Amino acid sequence: MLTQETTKHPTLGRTRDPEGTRALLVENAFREIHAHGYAGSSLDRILANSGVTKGALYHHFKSKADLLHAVIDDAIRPMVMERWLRPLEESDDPIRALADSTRTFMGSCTPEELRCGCPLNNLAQELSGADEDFRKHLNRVADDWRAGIRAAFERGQRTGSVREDVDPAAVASLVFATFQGLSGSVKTSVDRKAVMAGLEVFLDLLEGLRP
Amino acid sequence: MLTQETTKHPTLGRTRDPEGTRALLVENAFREIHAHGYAGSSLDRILANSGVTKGALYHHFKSKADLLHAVIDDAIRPMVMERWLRPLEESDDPIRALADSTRTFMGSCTPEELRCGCPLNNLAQELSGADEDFRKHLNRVADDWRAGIRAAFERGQRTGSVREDVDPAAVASLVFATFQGLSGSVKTSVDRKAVMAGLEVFLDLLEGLRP
DNA sequence: GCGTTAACATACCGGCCAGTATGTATGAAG
DNA sequence: CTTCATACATACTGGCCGGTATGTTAACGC
Repeated sequence: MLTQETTKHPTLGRTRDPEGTRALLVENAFREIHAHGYAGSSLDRILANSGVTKGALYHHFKSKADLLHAVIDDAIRPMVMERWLRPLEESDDPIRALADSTRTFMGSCTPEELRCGCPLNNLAQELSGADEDFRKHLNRVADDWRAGIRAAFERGQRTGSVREDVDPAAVASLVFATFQGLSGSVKTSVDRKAVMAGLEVFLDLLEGLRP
Repeated sequence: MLTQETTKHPTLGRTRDPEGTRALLVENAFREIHAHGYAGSSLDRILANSGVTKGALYHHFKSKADLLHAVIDDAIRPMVMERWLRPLEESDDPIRALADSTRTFMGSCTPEELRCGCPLNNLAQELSGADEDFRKHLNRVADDWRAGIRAAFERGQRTGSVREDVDPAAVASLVFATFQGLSGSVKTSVDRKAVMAGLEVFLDLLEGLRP
């Protein structure tokens, strides 16, 4: 079973803090959903871990689906932007930036995180086939992710670190998909070494996109 | 909502056909789980679509989990072997074989299938973090898949279609992950063209592995 | 102080779910 | 013709689930 980490409300029940309560619920919902998936997640567990009750939840969110939408906007999207897009924006060499950020990420994050996989990918895979609203919302985040990679490669072309004849959009699509796939392999396979070797091959192949 | 295809028992209630009943349940369970995920699947719906009752189900399977294990063995594994490994085994040029089978696959399968994604990947992503037995079972299939790709590249090295200095295991890990990721993108993105472009870039990059 | 509203807490509901207990019919063995 | 295990069907259960109806309390305007 999973280690049930909990983020209790710092000022439990004393003062009123609607924004804090809402953020607390989103954070615990993110963890619950990340660990169990959307269908497998339980509002009761989220509430128990948060130390608030259903009244609070349904005061801030109108449904479980609404809560998930908030998780996507307030937890998943910022995480994607911070962890994956900012390093790309700060560099003029997208190939190198991708290599750096993936290697540091693979090395830095906990086995627990690795086992749970990419939150965006998990939800996209679980819900895209079943619910069109979720699919659209999650795909918006994925699109922004891809757009960030694409922009980085376009800048790379301008600064001379990427060949002129490559299609940045297509490369972005591939890079995104490959990273999702590799993160999924890590989750499934336990054999991190083999996946890392696959990643290195990919990074090597990307080197072929230089002038 | 999904189109609820049903496979009724041909000899409904007349003659006894334990193997047929079992196969029927596995087939409908596969469809249900493929469409809704494991947590989101319902035994009652599977039974309704199969035209049998709970007595039959729990005669052949001891639990929902047991049914999923049967689905993995009797539906998912054969599909992987038939669709993805056999074309590789029949060719001496793995790069060309991969290009051919992916292109024909992307072109041949229905929008419905595309939207539901890869059954193996779906389950692996959903369950690997939650249930160790499922993770192991699904990873066994994935390992065989990877092993098939690896064997094809080793044969390619022997027959001269692949460079000697590439690591077949690492390439297999990458190819598998990338295909899973691309199939996941198709599922999420609706924009098939963009994903296909990403696939073409990948196949182009693989050409770089030739002597 | 006094109403009013936002921010919760408590208690409860119907529904679906996996699972079970029990009944029944089939078909082969003897 | 009887025996008996297999192969189901029927009916039911307890539990968890998302959701709701209602109560309560804190802060704030006046």
